[in-house]
Formats: sequence, structure tokens, C-alpha cells
Amino acid sequence: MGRAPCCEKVGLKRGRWTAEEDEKLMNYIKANGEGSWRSLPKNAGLLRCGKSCRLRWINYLRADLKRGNISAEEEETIIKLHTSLGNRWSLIAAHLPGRTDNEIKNYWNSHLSRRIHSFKRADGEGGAVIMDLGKIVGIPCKRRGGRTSRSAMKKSNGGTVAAPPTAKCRHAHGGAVLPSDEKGHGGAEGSGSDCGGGHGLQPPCGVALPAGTGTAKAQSSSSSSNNNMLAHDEPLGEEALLVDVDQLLPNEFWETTKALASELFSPCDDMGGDVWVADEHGVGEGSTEQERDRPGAGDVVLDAVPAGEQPPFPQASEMEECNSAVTMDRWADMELEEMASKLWDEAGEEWPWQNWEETAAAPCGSGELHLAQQQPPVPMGGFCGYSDGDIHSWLLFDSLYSS
DNA sequence: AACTCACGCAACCGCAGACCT
DNA sequence: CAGGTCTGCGGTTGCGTGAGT
Repeated sequence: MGRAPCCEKVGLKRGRWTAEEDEKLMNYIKANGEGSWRSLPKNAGLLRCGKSCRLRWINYLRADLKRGNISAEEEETIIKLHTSLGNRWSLIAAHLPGRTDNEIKNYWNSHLSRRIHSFKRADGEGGAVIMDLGKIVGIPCKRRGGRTSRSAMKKSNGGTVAAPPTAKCRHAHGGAVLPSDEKGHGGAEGSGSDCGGGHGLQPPCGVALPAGTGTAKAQSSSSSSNNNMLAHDEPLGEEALLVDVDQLLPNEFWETTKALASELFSPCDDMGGDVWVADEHGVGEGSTEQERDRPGAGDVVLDAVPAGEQPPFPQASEMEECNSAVTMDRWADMELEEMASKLWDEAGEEWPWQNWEETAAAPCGSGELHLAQQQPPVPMGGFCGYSDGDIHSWLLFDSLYSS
């Protein structure tokens, strides 16, 4: 309404910048410095909106910009910062010299976010959501089209960046992916051509999650063969997300779990999803707690420990003896600190972050929560592979954000 | 070889807070 | 203090591209 447009749009050029325009802009800023974006185009002889000039300068022409692939370290930084800061790209960019918020935002949206999740429809109606593990870990399965990043193509001699995503992420009902359409952060996850769209019907290379009105069935028959422990007809809550861990490469299982968990548990995240880990009894069976509380909307179900993976949580036989009911959601949903003390107090153990060493080798007995193997004691199916630092962080987040 | 399709990324848009008058 | 302007930010769009069919 009362607000004048940032510039007179009539007669202004839009779209890609030419080398000539770049030159003009650079020369002008070199001579006059940044700022006064509104008047800059006119003074510099550019038929561009001031905003456009600013964007071009900040995202592309500045001399201090770093070019090339995002390194593994940078990626890690982005993930960590995003966990705590959410989509505040400019703040994240401030921690990555030479990277722009736009670049990080694009990288997140095209590389990282789809590794982590894409589930839960915006309208809240029941329906299947399929998570594609190709997106998560870059499993080399066939894909139809797509291009690799330009920078990756330029440096044909493999860098540290993982292979591009290889499969499609499909939603049974196309459209937005995250619940954030209730207005909030995260909306970009489903932006544009990203896995939205609901195109295609062929099974994804990774995982299938079924549609259903209340009952979700693992469609392993339509996905690649696997030895899922999760029974095919096992009922899951609607919109639960089934992750076929057989599709994960060795050593990626815990990274993926961690990524999922950090996303779900992020204080900035409003999804409220839970992470479930199935044992050979499946999800929701073999324990009273799971029977009471089954995966539901927005939940993530890790359906099995991949073959060959050293599972940090107990083998099935041990799980029968131990109480295997504790799932990650217990942590997410409850006051973390309270939960932590409760769990370990019940088990008569010290909190694992108090002393990993002493409790790590404790034998697994009925009703106890620690593991029989050389792993830090953790709740069954929950927080396996996390460091005490991670847990401390979550506790910190919880205390910070729950107030 | 032609076509399709999904991808990456540059650029655009609208909003909101900071700043100015 | 109010209203206008500027700037920065996050979300979104759409084009160019190249792998797969």
C-alpha cells in the first residue's frame, strides 16, 4: 500500500547480468564504494533496479567471495549452525568467510535439506510421504535427468563433495513438504522444483511409504530388495516416514540418524516429528511402550540396522531382555533433562555423559538400559552414536527454548 | 540424435526493521 | 512520534544445463 516500490520498474532490465553490466557495476563501486543502492544504477549507467545491483554485487562480484564447492568443513558448519539458528542464512554466512547467505541457502535447499527430510504434508490430511534415501546419502541408483553442479563439473577430478543426489523425492500428494506453511521457517524445503510436484509414480530407489489413511505399509516389494526387519504389513501411523536403512551405505546409518534427529530436535523446528528405530519385532511390537505409542504424523522410522553395520544398540536377543521401548521421541517430547535422569536413574546407572568409560562395558540385563557391547550406554534405540556433547547441546537447547 | 526431466543457481519478490526527516 | 525511504533478509521462481531415456 503506501509503500513506494524500491525502484521504477518500467524500462529496467531484468534477468541475467551481462559481463558489460558487471563491469559497469564493479567500476562504479570501486570508485564510489557500496551503498546508495537506489541511486547507484542511475549513476553507474545501469538499467537495473538498485536492489538488483546490490544483489549482484553481494552475491557475485565482491572480491572476497570464495568460489568453488562447499567443503566438508563448511558443510558441517552449515549443518551445525542451521540446527541452532534455523534459516537465518545471513547469520550462518557470517561464520563462513567468502560465502554468501544466498549461496548457503541454495546449498542447503538443494543439497542438505533433502538429505534430511521431506515429509509431512502442509494441509494435514492423511497421505503418504516418501523419503528418498538417495537424497540423503547419494546412493548411486539410476536417475533420469538432472545435472551436476557447475563447480563440480568444472573440477572433474573428484573433490570432497559427495556425488549428486541420485533419485527423486516424491510425495504422494505433491506440494509443500513441511508443515511450515503455518508460516514459519522451513518453507523453503519444499520450494520450487524440489521434490514437490508429485510427479511420477515409479518407486523411488530408496524407500517407500505408503499411503494410507491411517495405516502405512512398507512397500518393500516396490522398492529395491531388502531385508527390512520391519514387517511389510506393519501398521504405522499416517504420515509416518519410513526410512529403508538397507539403502544406506556402511557408516552412513548413524550419520543419517543423527542428521534426522538433529533436524527433528532442532529447537527452531516445529515439525514435532519423532524418530523410531525398528528392531526385528518391528515398530510398536515387543514392548509395552511402543504398543501404546506408535509412529504417527511426521515421525521417522528407521526400519532396520543395515546389514554389516555394527549396531550400537542391542541385538534382538538382548533387546528382549532389556527394555527396548525407549525411542528417540521420548527425548524430544519430554523435558530432556528430566528424561535423562529418569532413564538412567531407573536403570540405576550414572548418566552416560557423566562417565562414559565406567559404564560402557556394563552387562545388559533385564530391565537395564546399557548395552552389552563396547558402546556408551544409551537408551535402547535412542541417541545411539551421539556424543555426550550432543546430548549436552540438546539439553542446553531445551533449557533455552522451553522457557 | 532428439527429447525429457530434474537439478543447481542466479535473480527476483515481498516483507520488515533500521534509519531518516 | 509519524511517515517515508533504504537496506537486508528469507522465500521463491525460472532458466540453462546435462544426464538419462
